[in-house]
Amino acid sequence: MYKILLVEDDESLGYLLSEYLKMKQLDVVWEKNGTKVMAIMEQNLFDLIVLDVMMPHTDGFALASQIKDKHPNIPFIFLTAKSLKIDVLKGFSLGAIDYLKKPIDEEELVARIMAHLSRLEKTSPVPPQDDIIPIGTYDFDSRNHMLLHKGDSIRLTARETELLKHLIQHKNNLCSHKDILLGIWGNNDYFNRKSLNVFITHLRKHLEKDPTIKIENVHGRGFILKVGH
Amino acid sequence: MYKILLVEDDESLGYLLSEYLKMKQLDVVWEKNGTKVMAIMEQNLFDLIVLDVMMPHTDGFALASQIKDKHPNIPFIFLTAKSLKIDVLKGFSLGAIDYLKKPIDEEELVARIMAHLSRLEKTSPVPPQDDIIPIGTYDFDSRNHMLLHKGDSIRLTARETELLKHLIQHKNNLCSHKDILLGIWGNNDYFNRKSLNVFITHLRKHLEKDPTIKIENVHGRGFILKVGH
DNA sequence: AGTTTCATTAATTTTTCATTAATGGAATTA
DNA sequence: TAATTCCATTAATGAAAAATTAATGAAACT
Repeated sequence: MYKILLVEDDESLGYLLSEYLKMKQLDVVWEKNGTKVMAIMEQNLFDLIVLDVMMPHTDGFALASQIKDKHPNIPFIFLTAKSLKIDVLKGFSLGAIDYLKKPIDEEELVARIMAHLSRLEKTSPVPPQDDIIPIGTYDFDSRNHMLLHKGDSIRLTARETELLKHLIQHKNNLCSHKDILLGIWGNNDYFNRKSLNVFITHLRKHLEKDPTIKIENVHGRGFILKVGH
Repeated sequence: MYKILLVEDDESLGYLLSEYLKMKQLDVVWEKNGTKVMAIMEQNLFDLIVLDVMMPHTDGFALASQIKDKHPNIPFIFLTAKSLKIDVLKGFSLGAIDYLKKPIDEEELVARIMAHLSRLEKTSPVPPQDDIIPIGTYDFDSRNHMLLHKGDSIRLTARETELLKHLIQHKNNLCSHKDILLGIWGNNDYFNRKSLNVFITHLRKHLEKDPTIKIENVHGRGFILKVGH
């Protein structure tokens, strides 16, 4: 299920579009106020952003370049009444993947969004061939949600597996709360952060048989999986 | 260098577009006859196809689905005078990644093509940036909040890390109280200045194993991190 | 329906760390 | 050299963050 951020101040168009997109099984967050976008993006991981260029108090182009700075890999589409050629070109030069002129045809917008999303699946970083990864005296089999240790095997739950995978992928490097939560939970709020702590405890318990493996906390930042070489 | 197939029967538009695309360093093959397309594709590997829907003797939609059958991974863009909504939707349902209505603006088409092509490139995973800075016999790993010294590692707190980073960035140069406090604490008052002193002490303690590293005070001004060559 | 599994939420204890306080030493100036 | 301001250090404080254990409830099985 894809998650879309729709930034549109116009009540009726915004409502129409978000309903259309929801009909297509998309998870839509509709934000009317451009100034809140950066904050929302700290809390959520989106697959695509649809951005109205002309909004009160907000320059859509400026907002787009802010987004691009902080989240360079999230594609965005401009929506605008500005059909001046120079603006279209500006939109693309900012990195837009599409640019639609008002009046917007909802069905066409949805078709375009679906086209872009289906391309994501093809080009997205190849599903990493999950072999069995050795870690200390353990072997981690992420495909089968298992942790093997000297003959006996420990079953991991889905969350435990994802979290351990994330930590292993960044072995010996700090994984920020934010990245972990956005990557695994999809959003970053107070409760999920509590949940993360619980799973860290679980993983520590699972990994305690090899004392050279440690999941260390970096106060206020996140966690590091350290493995003695 | 990307290779583009342009299928367009109209002489003047075809010429214009192919010249524009060549100007962008693209390798363009311009074919006027839709019936020859499949044969050409046997001989060449294209990154993108631009396809006019309305051509004599050829139904662009039918051609597109033939292409898609044989080469499912090559993206294509429709060019057409048919601006009927039903046709636009048909275009996308056939798997088009874009659909432009005539009259075509060459620059916009080029911008859209470039946008699509640049998305192709974005497949590289994570740029593992190493920002470990050597300082004397230490190595400072600011990302992980660590100071490494001959095998063992010292964990730094958030403030310690920021302060050391600031000092290192201005190695051998005076860092004024004011700049440090404004840069790290955000404001420069009596109490934060006291705090700064405490952290300077912490850093001195952490760095004491290399006597060539000194954090010197400049009375009434600030601090200098001095590192023996 | 009954059971199991598991993510989430809650409640509690423990730890971490920036700040503040207190004290004595150093540099500067009169 | 006396007075004053500035710095260095150690320790105390308190708030926020993290760890742990337990409780809850929904979904997937039997």
